Amino acid sequence: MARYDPKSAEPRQQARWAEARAFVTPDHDTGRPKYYVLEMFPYPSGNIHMGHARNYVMGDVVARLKRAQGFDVLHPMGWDAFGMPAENAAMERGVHPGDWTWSNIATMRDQLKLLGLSLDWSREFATCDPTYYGKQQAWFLELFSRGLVYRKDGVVNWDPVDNTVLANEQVIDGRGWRSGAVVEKRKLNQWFLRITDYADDLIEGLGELERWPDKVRLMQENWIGRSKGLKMTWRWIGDAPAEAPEGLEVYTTRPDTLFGASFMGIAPDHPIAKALAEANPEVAAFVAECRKGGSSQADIEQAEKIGWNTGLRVRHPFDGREVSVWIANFILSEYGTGAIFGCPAHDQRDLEFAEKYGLPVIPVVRPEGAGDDFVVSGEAYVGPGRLFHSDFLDGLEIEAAKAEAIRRIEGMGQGQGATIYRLRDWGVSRQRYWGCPIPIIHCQACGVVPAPADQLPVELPQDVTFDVPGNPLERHPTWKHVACPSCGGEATRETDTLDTFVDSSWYFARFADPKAAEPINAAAAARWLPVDQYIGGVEHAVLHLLYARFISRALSDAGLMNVREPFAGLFTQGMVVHETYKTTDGKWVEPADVDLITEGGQRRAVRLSTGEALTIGDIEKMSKSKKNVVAPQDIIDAYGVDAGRLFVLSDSPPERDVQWTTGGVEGASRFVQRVWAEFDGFDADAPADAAQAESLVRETHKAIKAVTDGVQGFRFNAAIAKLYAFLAVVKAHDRAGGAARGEALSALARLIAPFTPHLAEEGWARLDHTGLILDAPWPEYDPKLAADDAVTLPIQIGGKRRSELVMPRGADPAEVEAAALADQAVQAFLSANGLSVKKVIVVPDRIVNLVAA
RNA sequence: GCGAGCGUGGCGAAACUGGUAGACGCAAGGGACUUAAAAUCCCUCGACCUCGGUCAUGCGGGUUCGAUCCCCGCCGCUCGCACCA
Repeated sequence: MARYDPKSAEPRQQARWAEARAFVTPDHDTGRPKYYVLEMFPYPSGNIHMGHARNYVMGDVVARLKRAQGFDVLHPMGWDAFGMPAENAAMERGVHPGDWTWSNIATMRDQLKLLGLSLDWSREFATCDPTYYGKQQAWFLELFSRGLVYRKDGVVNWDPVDNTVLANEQVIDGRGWRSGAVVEKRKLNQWFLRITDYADDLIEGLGELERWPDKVRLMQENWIGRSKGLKMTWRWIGDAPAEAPEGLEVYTTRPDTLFGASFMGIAPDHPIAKALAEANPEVAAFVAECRKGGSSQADIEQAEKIGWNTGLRVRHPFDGREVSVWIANFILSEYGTGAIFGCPAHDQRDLEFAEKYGLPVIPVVRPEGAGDDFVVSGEAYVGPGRLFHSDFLDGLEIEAAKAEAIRRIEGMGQGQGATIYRLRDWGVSRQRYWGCPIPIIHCQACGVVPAPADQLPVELPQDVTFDVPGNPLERHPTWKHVACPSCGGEATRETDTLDTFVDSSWYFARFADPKAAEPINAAAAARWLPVDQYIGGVEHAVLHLLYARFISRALSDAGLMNVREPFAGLFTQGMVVHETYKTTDGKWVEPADVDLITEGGQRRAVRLSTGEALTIGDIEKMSKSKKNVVAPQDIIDAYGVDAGRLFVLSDSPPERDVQWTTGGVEGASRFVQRVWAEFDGFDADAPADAAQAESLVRETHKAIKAVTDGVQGFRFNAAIAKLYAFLAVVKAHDRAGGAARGEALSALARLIAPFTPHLAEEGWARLDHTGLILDAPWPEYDPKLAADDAVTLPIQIGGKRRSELVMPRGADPAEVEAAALADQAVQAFLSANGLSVKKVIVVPDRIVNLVAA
C-alpha cells in the first residue's frame, strides 16, 4: 500500500481538468439553474499570499458544491490592475507600471493555478487592459450625458505621500487608506459621481439583502447617514450680511427644542465667517485657531469648544427673542447647512459651549415626574419626556412636538422638513498615470466636451517618466494635446484618471461576457447576474461594496444593465494570522527559522539558524514587515495543496481569523493520507457482516446530511470536523463488506471533493468510477436510511443527568415515562435522597426529565 | 461618546430552533512497532476530591422541568463610526 503522493497526484488531476475544459462555463442556456460565485478579485501585487488562498478556496468550495448539485456555475477570475503600487515600483526601480503589473499577473496566475481552483480562466481580464477600461469610458460618458458625472471646485482630501486626492471613504482616522499619511484639505477642481442621488435607494435596497451580514448593512446605512429634521431660516436683526441676505439657515433634528435656543453657531469656514475673517484680522486669527488640532480620536475628545461672538443677531421665530451668532470650532461646514441653533439643555456639545461662554441654558423637555424647577447643568438631558417652557408645545411628547414645530415654521414660510445625508458625492479624479483616463476634452471655446465614441478607448501613453513627482500625463509632451471634437480647435485632454474603485464597481457584470462590444452584454448579464455568492474582506464594507451598488443602479437606469443589486449573497471572510517571533534585540524572525518547544507546559521558541532564544509575540495578520508570513507555495511543496486547502478552512469559522500553525497543516496532511489509505485498501468483493453493513449505511447518510448542511451554511470548519469523524467511522466498519463500504467511500470522496478535489479524484478513480468526480452528482441524503432504530435518552432528575435509557425510535411517551421510572439508577438516586417524582417531562426521542421533591 | 459583535479546556473550536457541554483538530502524557529516531498505529487528556460524586460555558441576578443558547445588570476584548446638530 503506497502513501498518497500529492506531488504526482495534484498535477495529474489538474491536467485532467484542463484537458476536459471542465471549468469553462457554457455561454448558452443549458436549462440548468445558474449560480454565480465570485471572490473579490485581487490587486496584482506580486504574489498570492495565504489570505488570497483562503478567500479563493472558500469560493471554490461553494463553486464545486453548486456544480455537483446540478447548477451551471460561473466562477471567473480577473485582476484589479490599476493603482499606486505600480507607479511606486516605477519610481523606485524605473520599470514601467504596465510591465510591472503584467509580469505580476503572470506570476500570480501561475500561483493561483496551483491551488486547483475551479476557475473559468477563459473569462480572465485585467482592468488595466484598454479593452476593459475603454468600455468603462463608454459608460462613464453615458452617465455624463445623464448628469450623473459633474465637475466642481471642492475642498478635497489630499494625500501628500501618494500625491493624489482621496474619496471620503478612503480616509481612515484622518489618514490615507493606502499611504497612512495625514490627509490635508485642498481646493481642487474635481470630477464627481452623483452617488447622493441614490442615497435613499441605497438605504432601501439594504432591506432586501437578506444574505448579507447585518454588520455590513448597518455600516452602509450609517455611512449614508440619513437623518430627518428641519431646515429653517432665522431672520436678521439689523443689517443682513451679504452672504445670507434672507437670514441664517440652519438644520436641526430637534425642532421640538426650539424654545431652548440660546445661541446660533456657524462653522469657521461658513461663508459668513469667511467674510468676517477677511474684514477683521482678529476673526481671521480665531478661524485659524479653529483649524488647528487633528481629527484623530484623541484630538477630538480633548478639543475644547471655542467660539467667537460675531455681534450678528437673529430673531427667534416663535418668541421674538434676540439670539447672538457665534463662530464655533465644533460645527462642521460639510454637514447640514454648516450652521446650527444651540440648545444647551438638550445637546452635550451646545451645553459645554454655553457653560464656557455664560450663555443661558433653558430646559424645554423634562422627564416623567420632573417639575417646573427641572434644570440642566453639566450633562445635557437627551432622554424622553414632555415639553415645557415652550408655549404652544407645552405638554407634548418629543415626536409630536417636532411635528408641530415643523408645521408652524412651514406655515411661517421660514423653512421646511428636510432629510439630509452624511454621504457625499464620490470624488473620482486622481492625479495619477496608472488609472483609467477620464475621456473628456477641455476646449477653450466649447468647454467640457466628451471624447467621441469612435475615439474610445482613450488609451494611456506608453512613454512616460516618473523621475519627478506629479502626474506624468500632465507633463507628457503630446498626449493631452488634441483637436476639439466639437469645433476642431486646439484643446487638451483631461489628465486626471479615475479612482480604481470605479474599475471594480462593475467588473462582475463584465465577466458575464468579457469580450462583448458593449460594456455589458445584456443577454449574458440577464443570465448570470446578480452574483449569487460574493466573498471578500469586510474592509470593503463601505468602499467597493457601496460603489458597486451605486454603479449597478446608475447603469441600470441608463439601460446598460438590468440588476440594481449586484450581490445577492455576501460573505466576509476572516484573515490568516500567525504568531510573531522576535530576537532579544527586537528583530522579527520568520516562522521557517523558528523551532517551538513545549516543556513542562511552557512554550518557548528557539531560532534554528543561531540557536538563540526568541520572544513569542502577538498573533497578527500575516505581513512582510513582521515576517510572520507563510507562502502558499512552500505549503504546497511540503504537504500538497489539498492539505493546505483543508487546513485554512478547518480550524476556525470562515468569518473569523484563522491562525496558521505548522501542527495544524500537518494534521490536515495526515487526514489526507488516512483518507487515501481507506480508498487504497478498498476491496469490492469483501464479505459483509450484516450488522456492520447496516450501521455503516446509516452513518454514511448521517454524514451526508451533516457535511451538506455545514458547507451550505458556510460552516466549513464544522463540515470538515464531520468529515474527520466520518473517516473514523468508515475505518471502524472494516467488516461492513464491499457494497456498504463502496457506498460509504463513494460518498466520502464526493463530500471531500470541494475541499480536497485532487484527492477526491484519485479516490474516485481508485474506486473504479469512470469519468471525473467533478461530474458526479452530490450524494443524496435519505432520512429513512439515516434514522436509528433505537435512541439513547438521557434521564435527568431536576435538570441533572442521572441515567440513560435505550428506547425504540418514536416510542410512546407513556412507555418512555414508565421505563424511566423503573430505571434502577433512578430508583437508587430517589431513595438515597428521599425524593419522590412529582412530574415527568418527556421530549420524544430526546430526553426525559423527572421533577422530584 | 454612539453602534455592532464576541467572552466555552493548555490552544483553535463544536453544540442546527432551550434538551447528555467540550465533537473535530493542535499541543501534552502513556503505550505498540524500531538497535534507536522519524513516520505510523492505539490509549489518556476541563477542574477538584474519599472513584462515587461535586463544581464547571466572563461575573451577578431572573425566566424555565431543563439555559452556552432567552431576559435584566455588570466586567473584559474586538470591530465600525465619530464634535453629523
